[in-house]
Parts: sequence; C-alpha cells; structure tokens
Amino acid sequence: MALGELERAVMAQLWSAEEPLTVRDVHDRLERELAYTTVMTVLGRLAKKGLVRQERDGKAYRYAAASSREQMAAELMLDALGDVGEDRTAALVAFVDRVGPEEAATLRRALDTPAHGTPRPAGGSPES
Amino acid sequence: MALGELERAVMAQLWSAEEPLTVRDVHDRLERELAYTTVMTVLGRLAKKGLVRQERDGKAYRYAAASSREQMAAELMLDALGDVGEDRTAALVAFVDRVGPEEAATLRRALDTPAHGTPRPAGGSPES
DNA sequence: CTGTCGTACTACCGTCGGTCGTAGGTACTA
DNA sequence: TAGTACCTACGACCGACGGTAGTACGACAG
Repeated sequence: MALGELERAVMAQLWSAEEPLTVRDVHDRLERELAYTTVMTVLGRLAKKGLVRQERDGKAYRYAAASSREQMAAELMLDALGDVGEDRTAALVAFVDRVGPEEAATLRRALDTPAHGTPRPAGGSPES
Repeated sequence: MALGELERAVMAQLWSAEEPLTVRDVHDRLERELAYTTVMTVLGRLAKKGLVRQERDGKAYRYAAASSREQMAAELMLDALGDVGEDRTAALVAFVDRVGPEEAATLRRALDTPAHGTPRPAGGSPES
C-alpha cells in the first residue's frame, strides 16, 4: 500500500499540525498549486485507506492522521521484516549492520527503555 | 518500488534456489499456470529494476536475485525508517516496542555483534 | 524442412495515484 | 431575493505499474 507523492505530502501536513485540519487548511498549507477538489479527493482516498480519520465539524470535515508518523514507520518496518519469512535473524542483523552508529545507539537505548512489555535484563546500558 | 504478487513469487523462487535459474526453471517451480512468456516478462522487469541479475548461459539466460532476501528486507526497513524524517528515535522506539521479545533479543545480539561495517557482497560466506 | 526452445517486442487490461470539473447543498449578505 | 462563497459528493481522464499473454524470429535437433 505504497502512498503516492501527493498523498505523502498531505500526510506530512496532517502530522505536522496540532489539530485536525480541514480540506482548506491542507490545501493552503501545501505549496503546490492544486485545485481544492484535488486535495479533497486525496484526503478521501487516505480516509478510505484508514490512514486518516474524518470527523465532522459543522458542515465541513476535519482530517487527522490515524496514527503517528513514527507508528506508521514502525509498522512499515515490521512489514518489511515480515516479508522475509522465517529467519528474521539475518534480516535484523543486516538491518543493524546498515543502520548508522547513531541509530544503533538509539536502538540500544530503545531496547533498554522500560514500560513497553518487553522485559529487560538488569544491567547498565553503557552508551557514549 | 513495491513489487507485485507475481514478482514477489518469482523473487521467492530465485531466493530459494541455489543456482541461477532459467526462465523455464522459474516457470516450472511456480505452481500457478502461467504462460512461459509471462514469467519471462516478469523476470525482465525485475532485471530492469535491478533486483535480478541476468547472466547468459548458452542461448538462454539465467537469473539470480541481486541481493539476498535479508538484505532487501533490511533495505526496506531502512527506507521505512527514512520516511519518518528527522526524529528517528521515536520510530525506532515504536519499532522495538512492536517487535516481539524474540526479535528484541535478536536485535540485542545483533547490536553486540562486532565486525559490522563490512559490506557483504552477495554470495560467499555462509554464516551459521 | 519442420518442430522445439529460447528471446525480443508489443499489447491489453485492471488498479492506483494525480488532477479536476461539475452538481448541488447551506449560509451569509447586498 | 438574488448572488456569492464555501463545502461535499461523484465522476472522469491520464499516466504508470503489474499480471498476463500473443506473435515474430533465430538456433538447433531430427
């Protein structure tokens, strides 16, 4: 379910906004010169895909991303990982191998972060 | 660059094969009843995308996946991570949060595995 | 020469994403 | 009350992509 360019741009606007946006809001925030209905169509399609929540506000609708950018990215990463089939180990190894040292440190920290179900072993986490 | 269903099936065959396969090989291994030329077209498209290497074998061609399934999965995971923009931290946290405990352990192990940074070209060193 | 096997090239169709246009409501205002 | 502004609903067109295949053509075995 790969998003198109415009769809991504619209999602970016929704993510960067604090409040749910109207079609006009999104339309105005996008730099590109698009017809109002174009933005409406895209928002409708995103809603149909479940990526965007549609809530009524008077006569208009307001749109908000269904999940955070990070959640969605994590979801995509899991999908990619799932594609590999059985032996996820090699894929994960390849992943941490390709990821930069910064991200590796972040990963370490994330793995040691408590309160997300994954029980963590005791012991200090030495990071630079 | 999302692959289609048939393209994925063809890639799966190439990955599960030891040697580069001919069009006929792939055609025969696929369960589906497809025209020979259909498989040829798909292999051609995959080659054009760079996902498959094409090497001549007599009058025929042999096809092999350009990179391992795990490499490709890792690549896709990185792409997904890159989509998030700047703050990768939250995405990584969400990722390790969603990944099962087994995968988390694997990730830990992978992070502690030394000798990263060595880019692995395809083929060659079998790991345990 | 004729059939078999392989490639090259072209084509058709369905879906998706980008992009609008038009129709038809509601509400405010001159 | 007519006009204007704004919103939604719906349909449409086009280009790209993926699934699927047909046809043309060269090489080689009988």
